[in-house]
Amino acid sequence: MKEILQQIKEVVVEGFKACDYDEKYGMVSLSNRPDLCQFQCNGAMAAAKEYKKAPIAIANEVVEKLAGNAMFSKCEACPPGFININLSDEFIASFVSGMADDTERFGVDKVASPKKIMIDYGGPNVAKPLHVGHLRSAIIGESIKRTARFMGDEVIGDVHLGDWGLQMGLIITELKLRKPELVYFDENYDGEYPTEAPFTISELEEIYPCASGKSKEDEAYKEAAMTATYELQHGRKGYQALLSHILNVSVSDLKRNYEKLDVTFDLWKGESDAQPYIPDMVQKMKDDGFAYISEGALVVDVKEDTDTKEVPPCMILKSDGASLYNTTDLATMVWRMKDYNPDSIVYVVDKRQELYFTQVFRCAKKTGIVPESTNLYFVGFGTMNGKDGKPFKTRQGGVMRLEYLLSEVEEKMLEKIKENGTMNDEDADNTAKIVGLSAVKYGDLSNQASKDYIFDIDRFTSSEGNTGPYILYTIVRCKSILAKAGVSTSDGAILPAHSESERGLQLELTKFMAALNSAYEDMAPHKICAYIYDLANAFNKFYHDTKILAEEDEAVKASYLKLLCLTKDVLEKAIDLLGFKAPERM
RNA sequence: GUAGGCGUAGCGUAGUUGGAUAACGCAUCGGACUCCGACUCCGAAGACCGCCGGUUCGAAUCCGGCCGUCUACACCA
Repeated sequence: MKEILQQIKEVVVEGFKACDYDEKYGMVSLSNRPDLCQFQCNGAMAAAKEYKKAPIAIANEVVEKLAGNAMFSKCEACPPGFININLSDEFIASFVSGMADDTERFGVDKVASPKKIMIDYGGPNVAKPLHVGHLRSAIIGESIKRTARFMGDEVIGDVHLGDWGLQMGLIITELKLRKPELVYFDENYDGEYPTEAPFTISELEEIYPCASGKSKEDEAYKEAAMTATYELQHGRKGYQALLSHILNVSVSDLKRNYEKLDVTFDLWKGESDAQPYIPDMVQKMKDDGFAYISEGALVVDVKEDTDTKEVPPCMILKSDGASLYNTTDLATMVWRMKDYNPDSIVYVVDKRQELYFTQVFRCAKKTGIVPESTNLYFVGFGTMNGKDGKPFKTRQGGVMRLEYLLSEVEEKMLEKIKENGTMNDEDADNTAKIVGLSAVKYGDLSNQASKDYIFDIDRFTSSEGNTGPYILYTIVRCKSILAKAGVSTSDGAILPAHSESERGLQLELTKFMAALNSAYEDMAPHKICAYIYDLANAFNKFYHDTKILAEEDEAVKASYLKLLCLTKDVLEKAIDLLGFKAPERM
């Protein structure tokens, strides 16, 4: 369906053209004075300059041409030159009916030319548990992915595991110390390696910090780890077998944790997958004359004339010839282009890495790893802070594991359910999980991604105010009424509004596609949150002063139910795009 | 030091392609309803939109300067 704002604009543009004014002045926007009108056009004031006329005179002329259009119930000029517009109830109702009849997309068209997008979010390290630092990337990335997919793009999510580098050498070294008898350490061993991993996930999680700690104090230990890393990376069989055990054990644990967050990836590639592409890539950069030695390291200049700040060169190889993060990220682009050839690659990463990604992006474009036609986007997000405004920590001051954070929130929700409800324990548990996740995700996504925000568990889990539970509560309320009415979907049309609050609700529903489009274009999930909060409010006003089930006129009641159904469906679609769902009951 | 982000009621946040009276929530106070599920609704109070200046019919929004704060600034990822 054509967006409602677009439809209005087309009519208003005709008005401007009919008076011989440029059509660019026919821009229509949502009213910022809802008490005066629903939509407004400010073009007359802008046009006043060009045509050297009083703005109000222009507005009056245009309004005269628009008079009598069945789409409007009001269209008037207001000093100094606003054109205020209200839609007729019939038009709104027919538009909303059209949305309701499209039970899959609610009138939202797919984009005209779908793109292939790779989105890189997650970035967990193997052998290390997910912590709160991984939360935002996962939540924001998942929502951007779902939204783009709904809009018709082909989206490939890649977790981009941190599975390369010294950390693996550390684990191997520590393991060798503890279990030197394992065949993996026997260089003369020539047979098959066991399929069973010689450790569990919890052992692994304990081994890494232990090894990391030792390496900081013990030079020899660190040396051993670096040697192990080197040997691993240069094909030592036993170590590679260990690496795949570490990967298997760790990845299945990571999957379990991401599942709790309702976050799924299409690809579980890691830094190690990029390594084979490095030698050729580096050689080509040298051959093409982009890479040169500076202070011993191999670098590519990425300065541009328009820079207002110093942009250091992008380092490709360290002075000892070893590769580094940049190298891996660039090589990752190599296989992404080779295997998938996406139209754009989106990185959902902590905003502190912005300069680093500027360097990498420029280097990729300059050296031709990524063609001009492929867009590279950096979606930087801010820090999640505690109530004190400083980065979120446990009470002990350490980094909080994601699992613990989630269960703390779930517990909080469970308390509330037990206080009020008559649910059995199992249902209560499940509901607490669902509602708890909504609290965490909505709390995060309702802020602009690029800003820091304060994680306030009491506020996020409250069912009042702009929170996930409030949205869910509204959905559950809709479901409950529909269940009592014994309908899930209803035929017939939505009638023109019978009250101020119903008009408000219908009007709010018409804004769905505009909200989605703008969230999609800006990769800004918080715009979806803002929209559904407004929608939930509009619904609750309607709910408060309308007796739906007691309505005696059957046609009106059917219309109410259909409106209710649409509201519920739109809300559920929206939260699905945000990455959570509603329970049947709360 | 250089560059960038941020600064909006007590608190947490929208709004930043310039538009009418700066929006919302929490907390506070006062009502309505207590009926379709932890509620919902209506209202009050609360803001020199960090400060100063500029651009214009009009600035939270654009420009310049200052203050505060966070962050980044080549061999860590």
